[in-house]
Amino acid sequence: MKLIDVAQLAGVDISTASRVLRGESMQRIREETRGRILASARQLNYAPNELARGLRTARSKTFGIVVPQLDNPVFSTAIEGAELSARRHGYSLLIAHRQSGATDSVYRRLAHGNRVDGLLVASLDDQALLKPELDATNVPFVLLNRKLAGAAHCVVLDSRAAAEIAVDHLVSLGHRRIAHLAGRPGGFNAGERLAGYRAALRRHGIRFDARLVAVAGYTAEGGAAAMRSLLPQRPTAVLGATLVSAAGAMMVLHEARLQIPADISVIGLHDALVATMLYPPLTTVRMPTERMGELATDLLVALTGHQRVKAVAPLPPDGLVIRASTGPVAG
Amino acid sequence: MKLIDVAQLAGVDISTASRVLRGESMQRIREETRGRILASARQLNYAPNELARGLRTARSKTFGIVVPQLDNPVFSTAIEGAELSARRHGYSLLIAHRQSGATDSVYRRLAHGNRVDGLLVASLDDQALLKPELDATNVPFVLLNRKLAGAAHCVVLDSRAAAEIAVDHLVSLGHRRIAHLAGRPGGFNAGERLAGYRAALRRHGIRFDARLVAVAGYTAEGGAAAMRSLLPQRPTAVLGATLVSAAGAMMVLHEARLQIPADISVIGLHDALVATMLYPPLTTVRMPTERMGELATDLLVALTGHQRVKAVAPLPPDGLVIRASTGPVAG
DNA sequence: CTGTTAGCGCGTTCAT
DNA sequence: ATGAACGCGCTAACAG
Repeated sequence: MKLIDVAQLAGVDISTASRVLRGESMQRIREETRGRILASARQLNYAPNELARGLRTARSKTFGIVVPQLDNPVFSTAIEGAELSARRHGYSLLIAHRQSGATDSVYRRLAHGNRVDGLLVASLDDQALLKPELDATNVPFVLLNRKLAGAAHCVVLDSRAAAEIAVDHLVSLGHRRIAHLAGRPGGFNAGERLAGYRAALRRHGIRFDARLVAVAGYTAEGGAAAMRSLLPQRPTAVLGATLVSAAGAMMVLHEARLQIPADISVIGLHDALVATMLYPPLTTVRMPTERMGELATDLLVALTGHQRVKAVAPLPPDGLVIRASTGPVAG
Repeated sequence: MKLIDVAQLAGVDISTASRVLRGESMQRIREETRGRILASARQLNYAPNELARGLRTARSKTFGIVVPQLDNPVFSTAIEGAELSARRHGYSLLIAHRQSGATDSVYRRLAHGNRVDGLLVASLDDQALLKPELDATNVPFVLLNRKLAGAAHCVVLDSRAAAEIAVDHLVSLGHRRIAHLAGRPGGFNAGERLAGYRAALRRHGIRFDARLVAVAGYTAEGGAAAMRSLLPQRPTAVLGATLVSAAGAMMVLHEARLQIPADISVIGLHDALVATMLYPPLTTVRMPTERMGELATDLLVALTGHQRVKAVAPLPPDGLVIRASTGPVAG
């Protein structure tokens, strides 16, 4: 069913039908005709051809979203948020995950041919490479949880605050020898988390001890190795930069026959289903990842409309989710 | 840059340019003009406007994919596979996740307005409701890991075989009192897994004992509760229908101070990152979920081209991933 | 308040 | 082997 069918059934011109169906210039159409057109449209189960509309208006009403991996709760919930906002604004979401070793850029492929009006980008890549690639697409873009030098718009989580909340919680339980499983050195979020850890320690009058920090990266094995290297320092609590590193640490603690949390407390950043699957269930700091996707999309809509947009501040954590992996310090 | 720009630069008509750029009727264009057009296109960095092309050909070259949840490795890897195949066939992927309580159907929203040429559907909903909803979209569709009565095309994993492989492994380790944490009764996959469990027992001459089966559903709490109810039966091994139920069971075993696998072995179906995060790392049967997404998309491409397609057989498991949660029976 | 008209960029006859 | 012309379905000037 197309516009002309609706128009014929209602006995009007297709331009009139177009106007009322778009809900534009409400005042300039007689209420009676308006009702007739709406009724015809409903009767015929009319839906505008989005391709024709897009061709005419030069706006596809779809955004592309690029994520490095799908099986990561941070990205998957961000996508859910993005989809929510997109739907609210009448946009669809084209998805792509970054394949390593692609000859042409994902961004190029997605943005070419007027398929998308904008791009949501969550990349783990080197930022230096990213900027020119994205600029080449000629569509506005918003970065998810990454900072990018230049005028790029970003929506980021306040990882620093999250680390502080985690340390505060541990300190409130009496811990003072708190180890940190850090992320990739030089990474934006890893740096923020380390900074938050240090800031919180300082605030509580605890001296920073570099021997209590080990790089764990983003795998369970990395977390395990880091934890093993930290054991001789006898920390009473551990802050994992991610859930995987915290989980890896817990394996080592179990192997060492240490009781969690009786002998040592564990806390991780970000909350996800897997936190409830660990033994004991992991205390975490929940982050508004879905809201991040939502806000990024709102921002992109504004950019697409050439509105003036203000930078959005880092999103504060949703708060502590206390489970069984943290408890009072022994002694 | 549009077709007319390329044509002008090459000094030919736009129809000629269109022909060579689509790579159609190779024989009927002089090699020299052909080269000129290709060169011009490259020089201008030309990409066809997909909206115009779609309008003209009445095919958007995009598929919609609907999943109930994104933060589930089964679906997220299926999406990755689907994207792979889609890209290979020149298609894009529009994503939607099922929101509960939506007024209009996701399928309708996605399929309306010629936005997609077909639908990939992974639904947890009642199958009875699903069929008419999907038929109303008037686009071909393929179901992911679900059977649907009627002529619908489905790509499913062989869950029954997976359960058999798991039981075979446990039996080979000497286990005979094998408990099963089952899925939702009546569910397609839950039924298959239970059937595989029973078939394998029978094959090994082990009598089926209904007291060793408990419904765990699809949460860690459910798995924990089921395991707790099973403990009095003193199983030496447990087969979880999913990773979450296996994880829930492991929590209960830890609380009961049982050693895994010394006192009791645990195995789960499906493999994912989380299996490596548990303590001890979980032995699983790996399933080809990515391949499932790929095949489903291949099938959809064929359907879109009105090709005759044959039903695809259930996808056999990728095999056993032996980790530390299974071991020889005590004794 | 409503109808007429002219494209958006492309693919596709039909001519030549 | 190539060009001219039409229309996919819709929106947006401009008329009236």
